[in-house]
Amino acid sequence: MPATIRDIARESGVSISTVSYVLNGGPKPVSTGVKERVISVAKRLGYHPNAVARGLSRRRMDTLGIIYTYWDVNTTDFYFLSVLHGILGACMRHKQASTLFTSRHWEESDEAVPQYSDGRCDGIIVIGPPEDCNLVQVLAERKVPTVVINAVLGQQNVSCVDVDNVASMKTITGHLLALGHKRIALLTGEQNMQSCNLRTIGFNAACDEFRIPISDRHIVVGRYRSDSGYERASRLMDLPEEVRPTAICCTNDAIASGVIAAVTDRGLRVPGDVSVTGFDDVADATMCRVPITTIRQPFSRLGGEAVSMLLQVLNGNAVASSTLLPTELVVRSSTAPPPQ
Amino acid sequence: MPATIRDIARESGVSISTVSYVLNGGPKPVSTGVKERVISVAKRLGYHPNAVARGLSRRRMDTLGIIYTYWDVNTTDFYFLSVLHGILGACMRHKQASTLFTSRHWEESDEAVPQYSDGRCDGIIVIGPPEDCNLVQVLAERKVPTVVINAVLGQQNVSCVDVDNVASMKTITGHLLALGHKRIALLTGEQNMQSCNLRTIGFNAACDEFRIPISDRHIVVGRYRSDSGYERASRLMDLPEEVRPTAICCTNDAIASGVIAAVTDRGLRVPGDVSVTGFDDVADATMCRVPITTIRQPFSRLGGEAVSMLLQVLNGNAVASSTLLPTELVVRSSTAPPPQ
DNA sequence: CTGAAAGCGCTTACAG
DNA sequence: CTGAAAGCGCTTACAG
Repeated sequence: MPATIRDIARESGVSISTVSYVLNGGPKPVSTGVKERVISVAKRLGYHPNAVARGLSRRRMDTLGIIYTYWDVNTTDFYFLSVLHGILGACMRHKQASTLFTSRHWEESDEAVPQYSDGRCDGIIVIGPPEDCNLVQVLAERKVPTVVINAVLGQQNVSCVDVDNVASMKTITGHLLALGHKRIALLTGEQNMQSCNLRTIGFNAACDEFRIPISDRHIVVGRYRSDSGYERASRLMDLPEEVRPTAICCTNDAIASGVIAAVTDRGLRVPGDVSVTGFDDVADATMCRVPITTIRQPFSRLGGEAVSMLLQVLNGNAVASSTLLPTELVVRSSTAPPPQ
Repeated sequence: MPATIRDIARESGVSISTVSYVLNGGPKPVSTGVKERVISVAKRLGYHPNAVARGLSRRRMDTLGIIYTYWDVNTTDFYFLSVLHGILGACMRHKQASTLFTSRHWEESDEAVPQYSDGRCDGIIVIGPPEDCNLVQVLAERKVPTVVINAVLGQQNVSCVDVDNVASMKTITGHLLALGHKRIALLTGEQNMQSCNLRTIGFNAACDEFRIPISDRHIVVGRYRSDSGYERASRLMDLPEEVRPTAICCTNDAIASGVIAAVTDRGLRVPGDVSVTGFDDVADATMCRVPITTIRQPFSRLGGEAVSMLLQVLNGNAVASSTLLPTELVVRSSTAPPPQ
């Protein structure tokens, strides 16, 4: 049994109120003598406050809930994990604990909403919800302080943090176009992800600017996974050479790595025959078969912003708001001018 | 303000005790009529129990703490993340929430011990503590139910789960030896990690069995990181060809990926000139420049075992114990017979 | 079968 | 400056 505030009170001959005042530095002042006595007893007893009791009393656990959903148990999703890493760093700096809620699907996370607002967390960070899930809406209805990473929702009272997907995709597509590519494919992720749609808009905007006609753009919707990239790229590589794209723009690095595998497995070279770009910059550059030209997401800042926005709301210092963070184009070895 | 048990009691004209009995299905029986009334009122009020209040009363939060330490903010450590993923899956299955404690260094996590036992978690899972850290010892002294992943410590009352490092390393080294390699290097990780030492033992055991003399083994201690692998491999490649190793055995995949980069950057081929092996099987096979022959860690099972061992202890159904899980050799494209 | 009461360990108005 | 008391929302012996 760990020592309680009551033990300290008894041992030092004061009331538990006074012990509490000393330990919390308030709300009432305490004379130096008493203060010292209490502190020394607390130290002797190896006292440490019970966070649950304190939380019940204060209605504040200094804990942030993270809702993270993975599609497939066997796939480690590096985007989520990188964001998670950023959030944890920020929690550390802000002295917040974090509770992780995982479920296999977003529908499952939906049912678990009561859990998210059962008092153990003060607020919630949702990573990458799809547009057609109503988790965020339900959280908002329950008035659970919430911030969403990887989507900007119009939801009242919900904060959002994301990178500027349109501008980022325009930049990296522009990089390919500036290299001289004319036939260019876009492999997207799931269409119910806002990022997928925004990135497609950015891609098209860049093509329009470079006056690439629609028919020279192959847009293939799929999933944010390497196997999906592999499969789609294989089909593109089967096209006659004169219509085959010379560049493949992917909406994340996983897709891009699948594409690179598919292209090289057919005996074609990246970037000699086909240029490939990614998005996220999740994996070690050295880990890739061909180091990928990609868009670097500011994972620490994403986490940092999410945490501090949430704390602002929790402390009543701000209302919900949305922020778009800038990204950085990272040029590596998977892009080059088109053949000849 | 969410509804409380008191609101339900008032609305349904019974005492809060009765409400509690109904909601928990005990410990006392309740008549069907009352039961139905209470349940319908609870539903109408959108009631969900406050986990903090319940936790304080029950002294059980159904929450497992995970202590995870990363060395470098800018490096996402895939081993930790994979284990984490396994643990989270297991928590989900066992209806446990999880709280993540991160700190930059193990010394930091040491100071935070009071936090780990402040009531918010029922038990602790420590991922990959080095041998020279006393976190686990302190946890044991405080009688915090603890299970360690990635080390088998002799600590009383602490459970441990790990793979059989010696056997695994013997297997993968044996794979290289069976291919005919005679000059073979071992690049290890940090020497204060138990896994490093055990894997070295396994490596040596395999070499002894194949009668490879000590002088034909280059053992180079370093870090579990790709840059450390890159640097050490570069030096090995500078050796005169007749003493240069034809195979490099790495104690994790990150090191191996650095080695592959170093070897190919010098114009040598993997596995044509040098075979390379890893350990862990963390990254997508397709993500690597050369898909790595490695040892697959059973990440889900590691997490699953850790969680269920901890719950057994928490429920008083078992005492602390240790388990070694089997691994699997995964042969990919980074290994082949030595040149000529 | 139902309820009044004590208790989990803390915080914090309210008195003195 | 110090303390008695109520309260946070729940559980659970203890009576009836």
